[in-house]
Amino acid sequence: MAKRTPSAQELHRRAVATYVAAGGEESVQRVITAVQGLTKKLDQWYARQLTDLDVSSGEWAVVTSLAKAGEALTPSQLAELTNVAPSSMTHRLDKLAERGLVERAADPENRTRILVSLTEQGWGLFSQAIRDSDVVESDVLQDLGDTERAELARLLEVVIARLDDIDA
Amino acid sequence: MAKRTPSAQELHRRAVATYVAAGGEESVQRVITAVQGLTKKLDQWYARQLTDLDVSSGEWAVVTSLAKAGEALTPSQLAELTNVAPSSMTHRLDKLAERGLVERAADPENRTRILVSLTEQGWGLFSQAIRDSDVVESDVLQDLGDTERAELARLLEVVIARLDDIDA
DNA sequence: TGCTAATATTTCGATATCGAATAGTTCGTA
DNA sequence: TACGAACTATTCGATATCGAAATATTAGCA
Repeated sequence: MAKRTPSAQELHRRAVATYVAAGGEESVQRVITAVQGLTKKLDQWYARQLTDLDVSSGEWAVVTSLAKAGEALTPSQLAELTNVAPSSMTHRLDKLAERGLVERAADPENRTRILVSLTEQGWGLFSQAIRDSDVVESDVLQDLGDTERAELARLLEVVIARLDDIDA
Repeated sequence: MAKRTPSAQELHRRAVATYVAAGGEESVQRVITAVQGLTKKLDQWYARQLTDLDVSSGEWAVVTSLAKAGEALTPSQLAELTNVAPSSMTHRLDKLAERGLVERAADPENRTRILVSLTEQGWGLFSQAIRDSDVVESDVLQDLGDTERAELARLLEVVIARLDDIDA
């Protein structure tokens, strides 16, 4: 390539400038853009790790959703949580079930529903991937001390707490 | 549904607990999980706004990448920036060009390359969408004062600056 | 120069995703 | 109870994406 890929920092700086020029507020764009840039980079790393485990990022989203929920979920709930059309979940679950990572069971209380849960093997995959990714995530935050990390977490959690009140 | 959808705050709390239980470090997971939860929610809102403009999120990613770059980019660069396979970019650009949002031109310096740029109409779409989304983004940060926003931005930018040094 | 490796885009077949339509079940209420 | 509306998962046809192969050009180097 004629010009080498710009650094993440440079990309961030340019993005903020572009959004501000387009009419966005700077104090807002600095935060939102940074959050998105960080997520994009993390996603690229996760994608590589998941390739090693032979799991697509969509399949991984299903596994983590079930792990985080701590209980069985319906295909519709999983579709909502993973930002995918309900009809797409059918095939995804077929593949995951075929590999023995999740299992489907009839909901005894409502015969239109199906309850999906992680198998023991599914939990194993989850734990493995989390341990792998925690290494990278720790590296990402290495420049922040304990106090700064806590402050960053606190500020983000204030924002999170507001999310449900916004209609959009 | 039997149980209503949990709040974003509750989802965050559970996610952190799950990751910590699986072997992640709490100070790391509080930050990373919050960042990802915020992005997911923002993505859901953007998806709705983009539907109104009849643009897919993948197409939008191409438009913003070109806007932020401030110069023409090759299909490969766009594929890298938007986390998609290079071969997929061909069809995306076909559709965007057909709609008059981008245009392809031969690179005079290298005949294997193609330079993609935003048309005037593409810029118009970009500005419109940014103005729309800035409204939502401002709402998201409404609970943070000017000082807190600046501190949040600063901490995130420290993290961003580190990204390129990590091999992963 | 001439040759090999690397780069860049596109084509191609297989797979994943989408939106609409379908079939079955449950809920609200007259 | 009976009936229509709402919900749930799936199927289906169209489209988007992927990875590998094909094509073309450039870069490195003997």
